[in-house]
Amino acid sequence: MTASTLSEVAKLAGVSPATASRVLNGSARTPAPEIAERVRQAADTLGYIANAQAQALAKSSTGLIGLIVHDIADPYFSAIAQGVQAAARQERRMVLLATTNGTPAEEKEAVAAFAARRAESIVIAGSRSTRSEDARANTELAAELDRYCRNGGRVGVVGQAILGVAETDNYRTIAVPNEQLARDLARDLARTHKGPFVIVAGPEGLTTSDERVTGFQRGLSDAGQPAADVVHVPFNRNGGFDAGIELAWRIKASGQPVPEPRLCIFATNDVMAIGVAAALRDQGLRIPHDASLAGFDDIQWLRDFRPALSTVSLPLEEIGRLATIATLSDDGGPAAVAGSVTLRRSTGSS
Amino acid sequence: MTASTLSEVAKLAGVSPATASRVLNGSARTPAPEIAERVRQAADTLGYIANAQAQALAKSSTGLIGLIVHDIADPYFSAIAQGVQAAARQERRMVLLATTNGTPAEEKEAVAAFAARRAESIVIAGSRSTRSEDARANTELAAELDRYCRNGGRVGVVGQAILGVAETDNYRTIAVPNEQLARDLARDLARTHKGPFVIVAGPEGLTTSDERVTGFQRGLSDAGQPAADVVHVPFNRNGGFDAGIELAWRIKASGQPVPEPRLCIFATNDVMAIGVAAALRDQGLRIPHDASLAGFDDIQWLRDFRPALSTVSLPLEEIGRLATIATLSDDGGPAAVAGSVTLRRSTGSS
DNA sequence: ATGCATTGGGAATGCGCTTTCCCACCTCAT
DNA sequence: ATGAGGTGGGAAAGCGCATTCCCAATGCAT
Repeated sequence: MTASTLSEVAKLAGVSPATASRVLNGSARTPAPEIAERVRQAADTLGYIANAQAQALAKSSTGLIGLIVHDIADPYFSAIAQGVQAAARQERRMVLLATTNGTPAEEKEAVAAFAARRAESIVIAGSRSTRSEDARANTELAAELDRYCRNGGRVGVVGQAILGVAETDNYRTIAVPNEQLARDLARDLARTHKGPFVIVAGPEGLTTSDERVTGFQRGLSDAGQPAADVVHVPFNRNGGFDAGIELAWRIKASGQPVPEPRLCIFATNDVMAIGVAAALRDQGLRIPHDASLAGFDDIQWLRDFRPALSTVSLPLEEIGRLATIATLSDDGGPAAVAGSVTLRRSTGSS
Repeated sequence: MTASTLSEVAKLAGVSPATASRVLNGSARTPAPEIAERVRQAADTLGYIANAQAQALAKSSTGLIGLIVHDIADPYFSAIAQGVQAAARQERRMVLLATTNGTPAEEKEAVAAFAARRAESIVIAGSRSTRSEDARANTELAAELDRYCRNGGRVGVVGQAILGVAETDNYRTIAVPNEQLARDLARDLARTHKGPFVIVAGPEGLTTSDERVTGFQRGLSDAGQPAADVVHVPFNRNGGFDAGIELAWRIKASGQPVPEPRLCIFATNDVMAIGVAAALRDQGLRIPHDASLAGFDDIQWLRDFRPALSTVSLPLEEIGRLATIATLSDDGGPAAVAGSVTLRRSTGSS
């Protein structure tokens, strides 16, 4: 990387570096038009591009935003990333990306890396974990974030707060009413489903999934229904698929030819729901004929899936945008986001 | 951002900054164990995190990789991003993300921004455009890239080369045999489909789509079939949907109740194909009963879609990885990637 | 014509770090 | 005991830029 420097430009233009800096990178003081033009010419012929590193060092402000997600290929995260990116562009920042597979240990590493790069703010998306094997890493993550915040960094986290981080102005969380929405969903479903409910959830200790489970159970209870069975599998499509295979078995064993009342399956996110659907289909079961199915998130790419998936709509891109803006502005904008139950054909609606 | 500095650590440890630097950030010279330990202690109590900006300035190497995509929320791009991210992590680099909506003008901006940040390499994904209104921006993009390369930056581009950039060692392109694969697909389809073919393509001038169209036509010709009609729509789900509505009309007008031979639709990417499928379904048509449908890319999230989509599989993540590695290593690793025709139920196969 | 305020360019300093160069000290062979 | 060679820490010079401070030149009022 041997690009030309400011002083080369200055020399060519016959001015001091100070003057060149003033004309090329907006300053309060504006040199004379004629000089400015000469500098610009020089910069142009040399193909000068300011060294952002050096500028950052001098001004101590980098224009960098760090984004941490579990998996950028997951549509849930890529939708959020889209929002972050949009907000960043609007605020003339660049985004630094890190993926962590959801492990707090890697999240901590990412925070440290962002801190080293002096990112002005960090947006963290993806469920927290309360599993005991993650406890230690979680503590370290919290410590790292805490240090980052104390040094003036700002962080916005999507969903749940990270335990152990001092709640300062530098630390915002965009609340996602997982529990409430799952509760709403359960109540809506209970209106038309008397049958047994079962929840296909992520690993125990994955906060997002846990919240949705809790909310759903509460909703069932509100409706006077008994609690649902919960099966825990990996929080992805294949986890859903595996659970689906087992559920298909249960369904087939429970009644012939169509068990009544039909099983109603709630998967704690859409991609798991898709996995469940694929498994049921593989086993010759039809949705919603043989079982009802609902998901959570309302992933855009799944809208053309059939039967159309009942789910809870979340403004994913907006969430990314809000989290980003929250870390950039001082006013406490909306720190929460709204979602809505969206019933479709997979639960026999519409 | 008021983090503690190296010299603060040094002072606390009672050594010179040089020594502190040597122990904290790997150097050829290793200070005495006892001193090293003292420095490490000091760093720890101060919560020292090296300023990567300053390091970059001093060493002139940033450890940054720039990634340019059209739209990070598009599964095609997020799969590639996944690969880039994986390779970057493996090579201990961070990735800087930019989305451009596919416009060369924004791509140019992104390249300039990356150049300013002194990214060591840039990976560009997403179809080129040969549309006349993009000509000017393309030239500017090429100039920007050229300058970047001359300054020692390395770039890897997925798919087609960007015209006007000098082909140096710093500039690699990962070839995707779009044309050949589309040709293979056409030939395979022609084996079972005698019916009229129609291609739902992206805007004219979008190289990726154009290549796939050309290849498909060539394949039809190989099989002794007349050329397919081509309809141009936006290169996304909604473009496909719109085309699908029109095609449904055509199909219904052409015969009752089931037109024979059935129309065979080739959409130049999977998400368009999904749009087509949704439209046909909306219009009461069934796939493959009333028409066959094939896409391109084999997007992971669409595998559970039914009818299963015939398509051309591309190792998207691998492509991202290769493009990244190519910009990092000097040996000319594989500069091309293989794909394969994958026939599924949407064309009546299996 | 003189003094003062104002304008605008340049010199110099520092951002936080790496690295070269220097030097004091020590070891060992003679 | 003396000099060569080696070891390891520190001083200092940048890396490329922003910015403060200084100063010459200019404008204006008196």
